[in-house]
Amino acid sequence: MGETSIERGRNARARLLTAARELIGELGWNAVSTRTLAERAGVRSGLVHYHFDSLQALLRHAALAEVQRMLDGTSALLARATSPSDGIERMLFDLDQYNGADPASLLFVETYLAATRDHELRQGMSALVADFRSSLTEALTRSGHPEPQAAASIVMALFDGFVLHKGLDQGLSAEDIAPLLRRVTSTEESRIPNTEEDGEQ
Amino acid sequence: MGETSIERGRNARARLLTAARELIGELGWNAVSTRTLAERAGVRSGLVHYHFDSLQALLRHAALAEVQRMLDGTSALLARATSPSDGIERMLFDLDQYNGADPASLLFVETYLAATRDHELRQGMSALVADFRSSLTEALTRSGHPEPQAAASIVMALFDGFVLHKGLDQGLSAEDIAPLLRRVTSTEESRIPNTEEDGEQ
DNA sequence: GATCGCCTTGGACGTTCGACCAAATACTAT
DNA sequence: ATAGTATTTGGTCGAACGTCCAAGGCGATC
Repeated sequence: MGETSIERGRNARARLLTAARELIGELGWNAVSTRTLAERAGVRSGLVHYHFDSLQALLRHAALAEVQRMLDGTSALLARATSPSDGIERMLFDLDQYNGADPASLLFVETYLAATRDHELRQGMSALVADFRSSLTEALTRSGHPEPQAAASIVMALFDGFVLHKGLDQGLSAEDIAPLLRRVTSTEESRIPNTEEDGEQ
Repeated sequence: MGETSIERGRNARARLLTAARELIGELGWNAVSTRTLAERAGVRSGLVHYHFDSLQALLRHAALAEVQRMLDGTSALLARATSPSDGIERMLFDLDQYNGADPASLLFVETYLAATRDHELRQGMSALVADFRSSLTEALTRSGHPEPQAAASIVMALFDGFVLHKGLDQGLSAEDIAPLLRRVTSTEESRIPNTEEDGEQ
């Protein structure tokens, strides 16, 4: 019942999204055009505005879907872990899959930046990041971490910053940040006494 | 001796660089055009290619100068510190000056990304980052840190990642990552025994 | 006051951009 | 076959883009 035609449409739409996912990382968010997008997807440029309201809407959709895919994958990794330290090792192994210069890594950072200038994208990203933070916080809570919320924020910032630096210095390896990560996520409280005021936030 | 004319030239050039510094953060690296640049600087667009070889060359120059200014400022901060923990507190205070959405923060990340696609910019950024890493490593060595090199890499990644996240969640404060930072940069070795293989890299 | 050199102007060039649309095509249901 | 619906095409539109350049301005030097 009208499926072959619709299926072709779905297929073209999917190819456009795949092309966007690749090109955002390769060229940068603002350098992706309707024409390069169509060429990569193997369709004519007019199709872009048939399947999507605008070029920005296409990029938003593709970027959010890919970020969700990556974060969900890492969440699943954590859920599958047999112990806290096992979860850390899995995340470190996962982190080394991104070399900081591949389309996936760059798409992540590009989306962060684009979100600061696109209200709708910002809301979508905030929601995804908040979800992941919850997963991570929950995992840390389960393992009895004294400050799961703070530790989750730190781990996420460290991971993203690490990917950023890796794009510049390919020599970096996840093993470089491993010692610290194991310390942060450990359940033992080995706090250093503060030298100044404390408690604000 | 022919200075008024030359001074005017220097002034126009400086205003172009200032405009570039602002606009890279406001609009994004790829969205800065010769015409918006000239308008912000209060000159005509033809001047861009008199003072610079190309638009990219202008952006490169402006970005590298600003990144150097920021990193040198932080290096000076460290050098002025009276003790290791004092240095950390100074860096934390400095970090809270950037809210993650201001032109300075965004220029930093934009330059990271642009460097992955521009060979000359990449070399310049690598040099600046390496210099700063040296300053930080030296400071950590002076304070007797057992692993100054690894700690420096971690602190830098954490700082940059923190700025990235702050652009999305304005609620974050430098105090959120302070406990960890104090731990990492402390001279005490409170290592957690590794659960898996160790020693590589 | 003529000459020189640097700085600046204003406009032109070819290209590419996002968006839009009428016509053509492909498939389904009657 | 026919009508109806969804997808695709190919092209146009005005605007903005980077780059370039001949001409003009303007203070310093002779």
